[in-house]
Amino acid sequence: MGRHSCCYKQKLRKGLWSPEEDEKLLNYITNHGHGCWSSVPKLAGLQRCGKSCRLRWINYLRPDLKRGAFSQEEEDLIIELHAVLGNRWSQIAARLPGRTDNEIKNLWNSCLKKKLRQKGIDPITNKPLSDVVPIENNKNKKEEEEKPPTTTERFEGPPSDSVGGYFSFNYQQMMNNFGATPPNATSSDANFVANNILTWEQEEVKWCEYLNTLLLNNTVVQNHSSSSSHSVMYGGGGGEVITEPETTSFMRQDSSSSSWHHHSQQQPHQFSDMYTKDLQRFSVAFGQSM
DNA sequence: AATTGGTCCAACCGCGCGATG
DNA sequence: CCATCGCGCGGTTGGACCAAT
Repeated sequence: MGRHSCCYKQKLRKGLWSPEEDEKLLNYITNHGHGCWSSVPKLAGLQRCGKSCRLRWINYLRPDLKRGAFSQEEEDLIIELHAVLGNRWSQIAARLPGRTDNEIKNLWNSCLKKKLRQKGIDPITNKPLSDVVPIENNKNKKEEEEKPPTTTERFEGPPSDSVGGYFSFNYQQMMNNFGATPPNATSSDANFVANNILTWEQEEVKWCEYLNTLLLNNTVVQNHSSSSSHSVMYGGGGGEVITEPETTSFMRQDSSSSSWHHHSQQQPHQFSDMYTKDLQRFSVAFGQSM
């Protein structure tokens, strides 16, 4: 179950993609859309499995990809989103236009984890390292390190502690980044979460909708702001070079056959559902501790 | 110059889930 | 209801690159 039948076929190329392969795939999808991925390699004249083609397209060839180093703002946003979402890379990527889940995952594992540790923050729990029980002698250390935190774990700890509760700071930072304050927030201090959690429980549904709107707006703002400084160029190997403004590409809604459009349209709903679940657990966690 | 060790990233793998027959 | 297919996701790996020795 779940395994591609094409994976069993022989004579399929693996490993790094050549420029010629990229060009074939790019030309095919540009002209026809990907349709059914399993048929793409055959139709495009590639000795690859459909899965490999899909991955190459999503992670490298998509015209709306933003190439190059992550900005400080993007890194901050990833850290903040990871505090809320955990290792849901696709959900995080959905909030960062032009970035892939793979890219973000790699950045997190190679760079952001270290940065957080250097700042004295445990990247798993988002709490200060001093608060994390030493696990040197714990035989389950590896498990502990690698186990993604549950939402309640991420949210646990005294929310009113502006020093010890990284999340409370983090959340405030996130809301600042979103350019808005929550419905009932009257102050901007780090006690916001503790002061408002009961209200949140009462207005959970509305709050989820509100958050979703915020996030959507944030995405649009990011798209808009990035459009002035970025355009995506692809082609290569002497082939034609196509430039397309990112915003145009990302926001375009008229292509039913393009996966990234389809994906971007699906995300808000998924994100809302997921957020609803997280917030429910969030409320329960604080409800029990208060 | 050769070797070693660490880092980073592209790509692969395995699994879960929804759609379909 | 069940089996199969196709897609998407997160975890893992292999190898290129670079700095230190």
